Amino acid sequence: MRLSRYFLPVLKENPSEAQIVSHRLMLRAGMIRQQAAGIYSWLPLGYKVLKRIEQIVHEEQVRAGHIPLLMPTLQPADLWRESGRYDAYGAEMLRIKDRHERDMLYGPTNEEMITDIFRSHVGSYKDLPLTLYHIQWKFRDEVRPRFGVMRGREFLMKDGYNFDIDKPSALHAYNRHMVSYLRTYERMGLTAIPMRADSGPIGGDDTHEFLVLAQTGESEVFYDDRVTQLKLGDRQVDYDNWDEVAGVCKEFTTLYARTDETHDEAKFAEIPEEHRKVGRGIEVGQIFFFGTKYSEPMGAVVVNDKGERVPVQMGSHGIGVSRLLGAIIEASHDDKGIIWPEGVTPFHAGIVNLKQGDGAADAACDALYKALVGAGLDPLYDDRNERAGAKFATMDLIGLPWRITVGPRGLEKGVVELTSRRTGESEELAPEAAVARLVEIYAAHR
RNA sequence: CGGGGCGUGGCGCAGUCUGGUAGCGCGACGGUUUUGGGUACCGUAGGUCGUAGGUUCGAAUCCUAUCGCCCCGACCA
Repeated sequence: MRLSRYFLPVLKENPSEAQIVSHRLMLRAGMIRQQAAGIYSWLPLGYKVLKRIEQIVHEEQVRAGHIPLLMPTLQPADLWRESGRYDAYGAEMLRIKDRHERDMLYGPTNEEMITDIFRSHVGSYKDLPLTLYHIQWKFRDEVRPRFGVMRGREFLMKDGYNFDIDKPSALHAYNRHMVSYLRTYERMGLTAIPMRADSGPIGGDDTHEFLVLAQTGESEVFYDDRVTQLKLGDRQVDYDNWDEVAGVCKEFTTLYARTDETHDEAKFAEIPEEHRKVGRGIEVGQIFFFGTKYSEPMGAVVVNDKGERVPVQMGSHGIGVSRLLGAIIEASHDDKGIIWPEGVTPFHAGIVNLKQGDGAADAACDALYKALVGAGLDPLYDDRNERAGAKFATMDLIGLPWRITVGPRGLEKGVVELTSRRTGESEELAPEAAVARLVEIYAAHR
């Protein structure tokens, strides 16, 4: 994309409504525009990152054997009356009447609807196990939305639901989700720690939240800091191997890590002092096992291999897709702007032409741009007729992890400059070599 | 929902106390200049001062109502 043809309304000054860094930077980088409290338009740059994050979530869900579908945002109230949550949910649920005076609601989550789909089409243990998920907009009418997309009223969420014939199988589904979530967050450049959590209004016996450590987190967290060193890395986990999956979960959940809701001071005190940490975290996902909480009242029954009718065992699993943008920025920025991890960056690299209108510089940038596109990368070429400083400031603000600087001075020596946004380190190299380096870097993030 | 604050060009703000018909910086646009970290200068456009009602010769300014947004708390992905 050429910046002169793009829509990137960056702001030089901080909008007064934004208090925390991710909100400020998203507004300044022209990623979002607030339309009402907790409701945002996603401008091109923000939309691009949102889509990249969504894509990673999809890929990792499919890899774990989960099946995508799409349920509507508006739901009939009757389904929620069946589960008893229509009255239980409270004012956070946005209730609407259609023209026939029927009670509708903008879904805050989809347990009832997925259970309805399941019960009308699945009746036998032979169809299990089954995990269905979707990525859809939700609405929770928060009393006080804040922190930009981190605590919006409308938000994009991946929610998945597993259906299993018995508890051991359902617990494997729980574990499988945990591993797939760990992979998902790692690909986004995040360290998200699974922490035992309270079940909240969704209900259930077993639940973990995934928290990204950040000063601005909404939850206080207590942990052994060795958990932050745990990585899945290149490990290929066989999602059908119950023991292997359970083993990974054990590895990631054995060290103490809890939110204030489940904090146990005695156990915390057993951690060696140099590893005992208290901090704050942003919740970016949660997994629940809840057994027959919905299947029983809603009659989601399957016949098992003995011919008995039993309520199906369920769990639900969520990733806050839109809030992840905020969480990533909170975890990855400096005083100049955002620093996107390679896995989610809106553009792979920025090209800065230091002297727009200079024949050699223009030609070199054009060639570089074509070469990057030809190599399957997605560059942003700042071809505006601006001073170098303005171009650098824009690039730093929007946080592309790599920048190629092209100017007459370097071109005389046959080199361009490749700069890491994260470290600020630059190296001079031939344009073809810069392309090759970027190809290599991004090959590691596929 | 309790407490606090704010609504004035795209963004940040002054003007409100002490009514006299709207201003500054940034940005945008046009030009000159400049060109390796938000260049300098000149010029132009853009605002029924959140909305409605009231007081007044006259309201951004005073009064009433209302809407919206932000912050702290309680709540939450």
